[in-house]
Amino acid sequence: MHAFLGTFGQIHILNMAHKQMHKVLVVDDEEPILELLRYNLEKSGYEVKTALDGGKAIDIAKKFVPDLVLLDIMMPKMDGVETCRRLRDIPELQKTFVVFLTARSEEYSEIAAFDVGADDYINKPIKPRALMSRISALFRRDSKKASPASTIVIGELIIDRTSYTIKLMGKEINLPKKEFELLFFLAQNPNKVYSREDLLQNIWGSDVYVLVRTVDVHIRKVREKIGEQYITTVKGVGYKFSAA
Amino acid sequence: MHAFLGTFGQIHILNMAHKQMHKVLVVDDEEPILELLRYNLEKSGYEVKTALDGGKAIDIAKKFVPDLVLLDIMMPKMDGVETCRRLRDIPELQKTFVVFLTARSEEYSEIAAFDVGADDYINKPIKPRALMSRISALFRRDSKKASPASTIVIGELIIDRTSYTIKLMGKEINLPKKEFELLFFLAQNPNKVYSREDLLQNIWGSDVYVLVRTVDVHIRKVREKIGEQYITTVKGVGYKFSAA
DNA sequence: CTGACTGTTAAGGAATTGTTAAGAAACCTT
DNA sequence: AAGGTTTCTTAACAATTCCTTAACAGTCAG
Repeated sequence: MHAFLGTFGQIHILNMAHKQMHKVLVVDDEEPILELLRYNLEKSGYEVKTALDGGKAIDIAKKFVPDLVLLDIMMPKMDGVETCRRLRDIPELQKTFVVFLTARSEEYSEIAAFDVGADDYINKPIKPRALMSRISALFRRDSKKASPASTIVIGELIIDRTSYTIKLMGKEINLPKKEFELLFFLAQNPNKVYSREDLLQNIWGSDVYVLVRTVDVHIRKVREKIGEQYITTVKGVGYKFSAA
Repeated sequence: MHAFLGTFGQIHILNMAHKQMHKVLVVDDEEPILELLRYNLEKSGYEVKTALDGGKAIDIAKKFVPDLVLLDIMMPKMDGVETCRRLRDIPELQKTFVVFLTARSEEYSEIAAFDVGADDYINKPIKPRALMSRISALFRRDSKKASPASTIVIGELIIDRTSYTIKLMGKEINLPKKEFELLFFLAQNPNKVYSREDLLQNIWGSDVYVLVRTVDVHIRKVREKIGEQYITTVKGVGYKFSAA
C-alpha cells in the first residue's frame, strides 16, 4: 500500500539529512570488481547500478541520476577521465559525486582526474571496509552543509536541534526523532500550512513511501506532549505551526 | 620536545578582536585529506586554499600569503621539509606559521622539520576536532585566553585530560584510552548530540576504519563505570553528554 | 444527517540500541 | 623474544523503542 506522492509543492531541500537511499553507479570493465562493489554497496544500503564501459555509464547515468559514480580510471574504449568529463556536462548530475578508482601505479592521471572535476579517488586494490567508510564520509559531509539553523525559540517553546530536545516552560521534553523533526520543520515556518505530502517529502524523504495518515499519528503524539495550541489543523489542507 | 616555536614569536596577530579571517593553506597529496581539512577549517571560519604538491603550494603561497600552512611531510615530488625551507625564503611569509602533518611512523623527520623552521607538527590520522583546537591555540597563543580546558568538571564528575583519569564523587576511576576520549569528547559539548560517525572521525581519526557499532560498545563500558545518567542515547541520531 | 476529513488507539513489525563474549591487537614485563 | 595482561573490535543475540498500519470514533460543512 503506497502513499500518494505529492506532485506538489516546491520541494524544500532543507532537510535532506535523513536516511534517504543514495544511488551509486559503478563503472569498471572488470565484472568481478563490479560484483564486489555491488555486493558491498548494497549491503551498506545503497541502490546500485553498474556499467561495463564509459558509454553505457553515461546512458545509465542520465536516467538513474546517481548521487555517486565510482569510475575506474583505466578502461578500454572511453577512459575514466573522458567519461567523467561527459558526466559533468549532464545538467542533472551537477550534484553528483565522482570518485575514481585507480591502481597505485597510475598516479599520472591524478591531476587530470581532478581537472575534470573528480571529488575523490580511491586506490586499488579495493578494501571494501575502507571504501564504504569513505563513501559514507563523503555523503555525510555533503548533508551537513545544508543544515539549517539549529535553535528555534517561540515564546515558551524552545526547539534545539543540536541536543534534539525541546523545552516547554523551562521543562525539558524528549521527543522521538520523527516527532522532533515534524515539530522542528513546522516551527521553521510558523503559520505556513504544509500538506501531509509536503511533510512526508521533507521529513521522511523523497523515496520513503508510507501512508499519508501516518503524519496524523505523529501530530497527535506531538500535541500530547507539548499541548494542543501549537499545531493547528487546516482542514482539507494540512497542518501548521501557529505562532502566538 | 614540543612545538614551540621560536623565531617568529612576535605577536603577529594583534587584531584578533576584530575576528579577522585567518588564511590557511593546506598541502597534501591526498585529495580526501585536503577536503576533510578544508571542510573543517572553513566551518571554523578560516579562509582556505589547497595544493596537491609542494611546487603548487609555493606558487599559491606567494599570492595568498597565508597565516598558516599545513604541510604533509611525506609527498611525492617535493617533500614537506623542502617545501617548508622554500616557504621560509619568501619574505612575505616571515610571519606565517608552518605546521607539519606526519604519520606516526615518520617521526624520523621530526628533527629535520624543526630545523627548517616548523612551528608545530600534528600526527595523522587527523582528528578534526583536536586539530582545530590546536590551530586556534596557535593563533591566539599570545592572547590571554588559555588553550582548551584540559579539565572538565561537571557536578560530581571531574575529567582530567592530563592524567587520563576521572573522578566520580571523589573516587578515582581509570578509563582506557578510547573510553576516556569518548567521554572527554562528549563532555566538551554537553547536550550536543554526536552521531556515531562524528565520534569515529573525531576520536578514532580520519583514516581508521572500524564499524560504527564499535562506538556502542565503548559507550556501554563507560556507562558501566560512571553510571547511566551521564550519557544519553538519542535514537536514530547518536549520543550526547547530558549535563545535569 | 451524511460524507469527507481528522482524531485516537492499540497491535505488530521494523529498526535501533544494549549486552555479552570471543578473538585480535596492542602493551608490558621479564 | 616469550608470556601474560589489558584493551579494542567484531559478531551474534537480546531488549527496547519507535513507526506504521488499520480500525473505529468524532467533527464539521453543506
